[in-house]
Amino acid sequence: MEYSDILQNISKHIKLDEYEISRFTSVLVRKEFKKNEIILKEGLQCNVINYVQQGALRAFHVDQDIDENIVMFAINDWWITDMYSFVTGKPAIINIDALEDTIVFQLHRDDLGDLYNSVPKFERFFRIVMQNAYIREQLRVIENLSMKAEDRYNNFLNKYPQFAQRLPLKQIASYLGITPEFLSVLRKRATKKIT
Amino acid sequence: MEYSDILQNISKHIKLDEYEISRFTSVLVRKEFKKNEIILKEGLQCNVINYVQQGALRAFHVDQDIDENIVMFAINDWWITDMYSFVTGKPAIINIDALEDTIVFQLHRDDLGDLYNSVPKFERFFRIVMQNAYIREQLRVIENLSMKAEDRYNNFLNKYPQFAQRLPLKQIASYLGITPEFLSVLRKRATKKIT
DNA sequence: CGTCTATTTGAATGTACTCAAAAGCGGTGG
DNA sequence: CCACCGCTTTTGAGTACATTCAAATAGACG
Repeated sequence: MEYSDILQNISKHIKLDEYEISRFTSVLVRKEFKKNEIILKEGLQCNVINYVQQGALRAFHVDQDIDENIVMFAINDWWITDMYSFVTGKPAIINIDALEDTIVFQLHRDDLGDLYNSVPKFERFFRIVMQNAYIREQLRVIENLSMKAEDRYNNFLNKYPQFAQRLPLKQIASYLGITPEFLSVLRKRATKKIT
Repeated sequence: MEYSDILQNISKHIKLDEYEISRFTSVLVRKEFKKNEIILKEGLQCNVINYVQQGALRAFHVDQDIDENIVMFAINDWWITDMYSFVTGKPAIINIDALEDTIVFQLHRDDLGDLYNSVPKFERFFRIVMQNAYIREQLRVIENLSMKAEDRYNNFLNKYPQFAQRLPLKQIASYLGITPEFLSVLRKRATKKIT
């Protein structure tokens, strides 16, 4: 059954009985997006959390100079949303679109609110999800502050090999906060060092 | 009573009855630190979450070049810990020390675990704390990627005026990921623009 | 007052960006 | 199956942002 991945994801942190499972899956909304399709547009309200069943999404922010800065990638078995907008109800500050054809399960803000009350275990689950997200972002801040672009790139390759294989150089550069031209230079240097 | 600040902090998100309050306060450990005293040392296990009752703390990471990179500040009414170490039990990757004489209330990992089970509302409370921390760090990543040092500095002044007044330039530079020399230059430019 | 640290200033340098142009690659239609 | 189009990646020259190092000045604290 198609819910098995998301249920397994949840079972890493909490145990649900049959009733709780049905309650949870009943509020999930399955959606398909084609490559390049937009899931969330900056300025609109973000009312869902997305669980990626299959495919690849990216969240990015557009600055004044029209540069795109990638906030995060999300492939199979990742959760992604504009947490700021989702939590506050204010306009989204990031865009989310599909890097590949993608299937997601969406959890609506209101449904999640109900879920917290009817199945409090979900408070624990999302506490842990948030905890991990916080830790991840804090590490990224430290890396951005303390490492040069070349080291950040190598670190990225080690940390997310599954992304590195799958994503075009341009996207990785944007995630690292450097230009594609410069990443191309770094990559060339790296091959020289190996040979 | 000295617990009034921390209880008010908690009451922003959950309502506790008398029994739950006493249960909570009974596990708090009050500690005082002198200016420059070390609260957490990199490499050691971090077993507590700190609520700052009074004073100012800083969390920083030391890179290979012995540069200090400030991860966060925490003044009155802030929570601070090495969440990575606290959650995983692995050695801390950051240091925490006191920028001023400081009073904190510490919540031990085991006590928090018990609290989650005996008073599940705390799952909600810390879910929200983690959510906010995640959002904050994600915004910081975006800012670090998309803004020049000068804009990051102005942004910092707007966002945390209470820090800006209280903290030496050197510390702010470290938080922004630039050298104190360069921040000094930026500041000089700013005064010229105003006059 | 003296000592220690923080801040300022300036010159030389390094890291990463901009702009422009060429080369590579994938998909589409004839 | 090939030719063309659009997008990604590479390459290089010139430039901007930020660092390093060194030295002078200013502040804080005992």
